[in-house]
Amino acid sequence: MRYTSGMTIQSSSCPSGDEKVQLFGLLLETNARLSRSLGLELESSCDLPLPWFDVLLQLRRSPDGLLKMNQIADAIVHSTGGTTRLIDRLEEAGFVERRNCPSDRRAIHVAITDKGNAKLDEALNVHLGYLDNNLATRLSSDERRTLAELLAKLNSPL
Amino acid sequence: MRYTSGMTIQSSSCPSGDEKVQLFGLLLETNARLSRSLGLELESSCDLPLPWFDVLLQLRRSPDGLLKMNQIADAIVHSTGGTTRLIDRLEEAGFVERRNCPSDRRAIHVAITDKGNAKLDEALNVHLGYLDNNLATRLSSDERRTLAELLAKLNSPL
DNA sequence: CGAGTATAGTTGTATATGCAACTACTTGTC
DNA sequence: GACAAGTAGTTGCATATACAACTATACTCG
Repeated sequence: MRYTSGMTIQSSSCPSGDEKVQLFGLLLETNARLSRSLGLELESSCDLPLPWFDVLLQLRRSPDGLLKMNQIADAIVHSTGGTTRLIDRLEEAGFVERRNCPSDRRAIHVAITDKGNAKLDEALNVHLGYLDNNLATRLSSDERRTLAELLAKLNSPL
Repeated sequence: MRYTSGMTIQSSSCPSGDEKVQLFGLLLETNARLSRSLGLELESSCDLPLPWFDVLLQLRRSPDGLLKMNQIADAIVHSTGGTTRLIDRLEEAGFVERRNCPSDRRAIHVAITDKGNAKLDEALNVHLGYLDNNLATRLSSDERRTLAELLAKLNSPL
């Protein structure tokens, strides 16, 4: 009563067990779990969706708290269309505002507002607590540094 | 814009520059870029969405190529509702099939079909090529092992 | 300068996903 | 054995996002 193609796994010839495939899967899974749990925590504690937090964080890190739409889209790894809508919502909520770019009339500057900064502070507090509970408990400071180096390599262009 | 170790932060007292916050951001960003590029490649080469690939891979890795709905939901980190719909689509495409679970009439067994196995083989081929281009070029075998260990720790319960 | 190409952002549309409510079954307790 | 509580999966609904087509502006090269 089993008509799966009798292929059983764990054989070394089966590429689903390939070391790189496993590593990649682990990366996706780890990330998915962490994003989800952080997202839930931010949403329940601060009423702030994770992508909103991400945008606000990118803005704060940028010089002048200001980025162009396409820079945001790239930084948060969304499509430009998706970013337009996301910024619409953030603007509607009063956390950011669009401004014309004086040097390029096609471009839009997105700036974080005072309200956005306040919300971000609140969320960062929650985030720091989250990291203490979930990151610092699992990885030592040395391990975290190593992980950061490896991820930076992995994320680097070619 | 990428996170790099030398990135300037607005103020040293600003927690957006906290080492853990940066690491976490790097993890999310790296993952988002990789998922997106792998997803595009799988979709264009094999016409297989990344979540479908993920399900098929989980099934192949499981004993008997068979998992219950909630095991799939957990493995791929989706909600159970989302998983129901995802499996609907996979079943419709003929890559998996639902079977009754003999020991628990609430549960559903999801089994990979021959067609699903064939598609997975095809996709794994693409995936292996992808990993050669994107993983092996950036991280040595040692580094990959280290990364896998760190991610496993990070992903571990408690 | 003007035509052609490239770039920034928005919008229409389709779809995938999450959440909460629901049904059906199982397990534990008295 | 029956009732309460827990668990597996599905469904209605809302929403976030991607993709592709589109508009408007900037750049380039004859």
